[in-house]
Formats: sequence, structure tokens, C-alpha cells
Amino acid sequence: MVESTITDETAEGTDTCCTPPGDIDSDAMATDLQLLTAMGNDTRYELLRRTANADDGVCVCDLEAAVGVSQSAVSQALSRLYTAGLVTRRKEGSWRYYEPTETTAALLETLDDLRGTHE
Amino acid sequence: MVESTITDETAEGTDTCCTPPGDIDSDAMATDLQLLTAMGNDTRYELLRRTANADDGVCVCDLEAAVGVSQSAVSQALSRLYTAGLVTRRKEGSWRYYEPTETTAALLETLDDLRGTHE
DNA sequence: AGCTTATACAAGCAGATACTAATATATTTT
DNA sequence: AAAATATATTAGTATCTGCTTGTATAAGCT
Repeated sequence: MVESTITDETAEGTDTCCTPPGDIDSDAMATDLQLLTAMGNDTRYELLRRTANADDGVCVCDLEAAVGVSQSAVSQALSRLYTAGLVTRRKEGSWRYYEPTETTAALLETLDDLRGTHE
Repeated sequence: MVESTITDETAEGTDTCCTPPGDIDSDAMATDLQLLTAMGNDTRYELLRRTANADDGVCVCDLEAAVGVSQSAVSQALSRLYTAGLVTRRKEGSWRYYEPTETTAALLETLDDLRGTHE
């Protein structure tokens, strides 16, 4: 856990090299980190990409075949993506279909753009 | 390591629930994952935010005061961000100034936008 | 009802990760 | 040159993570 020092604006006595930085929004941080850590893993990233590629939603059974881990691992990974708000899931018969959210679309698009333009 | 099954287009014999997904670009995946895993950590995320907030670049000494970890940890975190291409660094005297890259700006902006619009 | 299939959940564990402490290097100051 | 400051590097370690295996639940099939 990161215990940030609450640096308020009036702290100017410090004679360091540059300006003391203001605080960052810790709610925002928690939200962002949930997204980043959920996406930041081989298996989950690949599952997310595959989910995003298939327009009609993908079921676990197909994803399972695609990535090289057990059914259980895929299920856990998808749960994590769901909790993070990166996919929605709907049940249809005995299958469960996963679909990307707008959040996923936006993030993947940004990543795609970044790879395109080597600034 | 995820060992993906190379699902080529002509694989249609499988009688599963939905369409077999095509493969994903593994170079793209590696690139994206480097960004995501670099940002996806309390300390590094906060350092990155602080770096992004300060326009003229921040030096390690100030960042060190802001997050609640040792000087060594800050140095390691910044190195990781640098390797991932999220910050640039320049030396000025005995200090080292870190600045965000375009990549950082783009990603943080997307994250900010996502928090703004609760779709 | 029993069997099979699709998915989830729980426990345990190997490997990854992120820290601390100690030390090294580089720059400035005295 | 010695001391102090700023940052990096190395080694060791506790915690976290993501997997596997085994089991549970739920839906379809015979």
C-alpha cells in the first residue's frame, strides 16, 4: 500500500530542486489501477482482445481453446475482467457469452493508436 | 507464459457454441502489456501521475517525498517507467528530471475520459 | 433420475513482484 | 581531496499473483 504524504499547497519551505507536487485523486487512482491491473496480464489481455474482436460475444469454451491455460484459469480471468468492468456477460442456455464494454473499446483503441504512431 | 493455439481460418470442423476466434498480434500484445504492467502498480501509477502533472519535469527527490516508499523503490519504479517508454529523463547537474511521454499523456487522458463518462 | 457438458469456486503452490537495506557511482561543495 | 548530496544498483525477502487440481453448481440430454 502506498501511503502518500498529503502535500498541501502552502508547503513551500522545502528548499529542494523543483516544485513540490500536489496530491493526486486517490479514487481515480483506485479506479484506474483496477483497469490497468486487470488488463495487464498475458491471459487476461488475450482474452480481452479476443472478446473485443468477436462482435457477437464469445463463450468461455472457445476462449479456453484459444489461450493455453485451463478452463478454470479462463473462468477466473474472465471474472476478473468482469469485475473490472471490462466485459459484460450474459447467460444463454448453458453457455455464457462475454462482450467488451465501452471501456475496453476505448482502452484498446488508445493502445492501438499508440502502436500506430511511433512518436 | 501463454502459449496460444494457432487457430487458422480454415479450422471449422469444431462443433462448439460460437465462432472460433482468429489469432491476435503477439507483438502488439507484448508492447501493450509492457505499458499496462508498468502503469498497473500503485507506486508507479502515482509517480506517473505526478510526473504528468508537473509540466517542467520532476526530479526524483521530490517524488520520493510524495509517495511512501524508499528512495531506492522510487528509483526502481522510475526506471521501469522509463524502460516502458512512459517517461523521458534528462540529467541536470546532480539531479535527474523525469517527464511524461506522449504515450503517457494519451493513456492518462483515456483513463480520465473513462472516469468522466460512466457509460 | 442419471449422465454429460459448460462454467464457477476453493485450496494450494510455484514463480513473479515490489519492497527494504546496503552499497556503488556521480556530482557538487567545502 | 574529503564530505555531502542525488540517484542507481544489488541482494535478500515477504507478499502477491496466476496457475493447477479438485470439486460444486447448473443446464441439457437420454
